[in-house]
Amino acid sequence: MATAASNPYSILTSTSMVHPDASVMQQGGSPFRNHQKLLQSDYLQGVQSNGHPIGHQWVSNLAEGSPWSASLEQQDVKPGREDLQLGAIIHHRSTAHVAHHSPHTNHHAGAWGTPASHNSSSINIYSQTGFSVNGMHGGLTPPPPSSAPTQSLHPGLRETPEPGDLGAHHCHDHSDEETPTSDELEQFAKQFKQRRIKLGFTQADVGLALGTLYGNVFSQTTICRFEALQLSFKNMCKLKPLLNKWLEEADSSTGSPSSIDKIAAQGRKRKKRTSIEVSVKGVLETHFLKCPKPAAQEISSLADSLQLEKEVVRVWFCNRRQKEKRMTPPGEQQGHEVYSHTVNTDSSSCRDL
DNA sequence: ATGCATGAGTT
DNA sequence: ACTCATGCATA
Repeated sequence: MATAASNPYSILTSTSMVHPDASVMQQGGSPFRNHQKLLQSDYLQGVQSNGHPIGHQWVSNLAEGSPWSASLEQQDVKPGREDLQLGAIIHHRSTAHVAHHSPHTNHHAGAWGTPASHNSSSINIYSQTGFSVNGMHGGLTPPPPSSAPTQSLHPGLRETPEPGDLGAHHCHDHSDEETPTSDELEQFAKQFKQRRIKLGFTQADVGLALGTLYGNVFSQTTICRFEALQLSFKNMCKLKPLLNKWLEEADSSTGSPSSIDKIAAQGRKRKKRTSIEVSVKGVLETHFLKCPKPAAQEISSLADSLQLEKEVVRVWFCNRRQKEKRMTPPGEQQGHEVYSHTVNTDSSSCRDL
């Protein structure tokens, strides 16, 4: 574990950014063949606006060592530098209206459908983070596109297991993105990737462009996951309209020098990524199959026996669970089939170890 | 392309 | 303490 705790983040008003032009290799062939038409009824939780929560720093310990000491918490530090974050303006142009209604018929019961019944009723997207008010975006900022009438509002999907529901009531406002089906998303993602590559953009470029164009910046990771359908259904639905717009923009203006501005990166101290050994992962995996939702105490003992911090184990389980909920379930990555899906949805039956 | 991490919002 | 959306750092 080469824990080189080095985080050279400059929080200063550096308008420049580190563009880790990681060579994003985009292989041109990603057969999305699988798809579990999932639809989680418990969607719609809180669509958080993607703002970059700024203002939190990890205690910087120059030396390595786990800042996560299981028995101590440190949280002083904080060099004299206050957060000199730019005034964050939050535009709220959210039109909170929900249109729940599930136009598609692809629910699938079974695997990881997790039929829960929650529902909420407010979607609020599009609110963005800080832009320097005083700092006019140097003119790169594309004119606030009024071209788009009413931003697409993705209806929060919600399972409406109502049998006799025929188009009787349709209090939908009007034309706008309907909730796409899994197939459509798959289709779109595929097409998106292809176009993107053809136009010569990297995933990172797109993520950045979305920021300068619509105020929502995304990372290469997110774009990548979108293309690979590794996001939750809901998440996919949310991103689609945005990426769709970018696509239109992109290929309509072939050759226009789109310079990308960058809003300073916030300084954020992250805990060094701990790499779990494969053998250990195996153990965790085994436990997960037995009980995807271990109680706090089980986590403790497990962590203890594995020589890992409890927090690490807890997070591992969280991430593992999330993975299970993606559109592209773990295991069946485009390549080979997998037939061992023992998704234990039962979380109340795992106690005693 | 992914693994571990963070944080807001829920439960 | 969990879920979800996201992303830094890394393989």
